Amino acid sequence: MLDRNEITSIRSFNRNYTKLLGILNKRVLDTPLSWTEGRIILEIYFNQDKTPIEVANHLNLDKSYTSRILKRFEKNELLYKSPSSTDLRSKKIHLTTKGTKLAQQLDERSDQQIKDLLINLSPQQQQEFYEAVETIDKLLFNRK
Amino acid sequence: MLDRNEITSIRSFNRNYTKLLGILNKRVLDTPLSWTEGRIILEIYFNQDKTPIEVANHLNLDKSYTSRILKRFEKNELLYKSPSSTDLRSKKIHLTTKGTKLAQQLDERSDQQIKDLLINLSPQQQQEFYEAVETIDKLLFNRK
DNA sequence: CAAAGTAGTGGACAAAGTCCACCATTATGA
DNA sequence: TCATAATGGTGGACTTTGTCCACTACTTTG
Repeated sequence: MLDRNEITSIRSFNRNYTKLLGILNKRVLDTPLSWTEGRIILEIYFNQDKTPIEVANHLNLDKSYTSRILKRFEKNELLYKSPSSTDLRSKKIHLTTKGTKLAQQLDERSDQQIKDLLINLSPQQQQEFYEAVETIDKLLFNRK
Repeated sequence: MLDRNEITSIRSFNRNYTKLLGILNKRVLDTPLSWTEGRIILEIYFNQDKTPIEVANHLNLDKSYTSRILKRFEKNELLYKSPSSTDLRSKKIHLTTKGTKLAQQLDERSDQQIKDLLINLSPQQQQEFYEAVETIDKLLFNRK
């Protein structure tokens, strides 16, 4: 078991990382999108043809909230909806060319953001960072 | 330099950890406090006699926002302010007994929260987690 | 086929935070 | 030393982000 000091260190790390993620996530990268809006665009980008409900569920968002954001995106011509062939209640979401471009931008800049974060570290340190991230990811979120 | 896949993994980790911290930080531990309110209470708890501005700066909060929260705390008798002896504009903040108790509760439960998070890991895994956290903390936030 | 459930939307509201203006006081520099 | 700028603290007005509820249209289930 971890002792009190170690727990304190973890809490300190969590505060630091909360702050960092807050900055990273905040106003996302010169785009006019908020963090959640960005997630939605990327979700659709990487997985065309999703329905609003699927998007909401996968990103853990309120369906009403999601609906409003999608509507805004539609108005801004980032996406359009087509009726589902099998369920008349449901719709499929597709990015427009404009939406796709924005998604790509967002994706690239998110990568760049990580690179910028690590820019002052040596290649060895970057590797060390990466491995530590993988360790935590595996331990807490049991990926692969 | 890290390659594209590694960057992608880091971004995935960041999303996961954002979500985790969101849950940890959200409704803080049976107390009636929000995350920010909790931070303010703990900030004062660990560092009595701070001024509102110092609290705001240290936690990166708007001073107006901070002022309002402090006022609420004062009304709820969690703290009181005394005039600074050297600067008539300024005030020092002190927790009341009630405020101190709440801070202690918060502190304990924050520790407990971390323990709960790691409860399913073996002692070795917990140690591994701790070391990974320390690694990242050192690399990104250069603590000692 | 009746009843229950689901996709999607909108209204009303709340929480959290930002931005601006202001007063009182303090610090600065010509 | 005095005008000017800067700072601590507060409040009003507003925005952003999100929650909760209710409702319609359709679909699924027993």
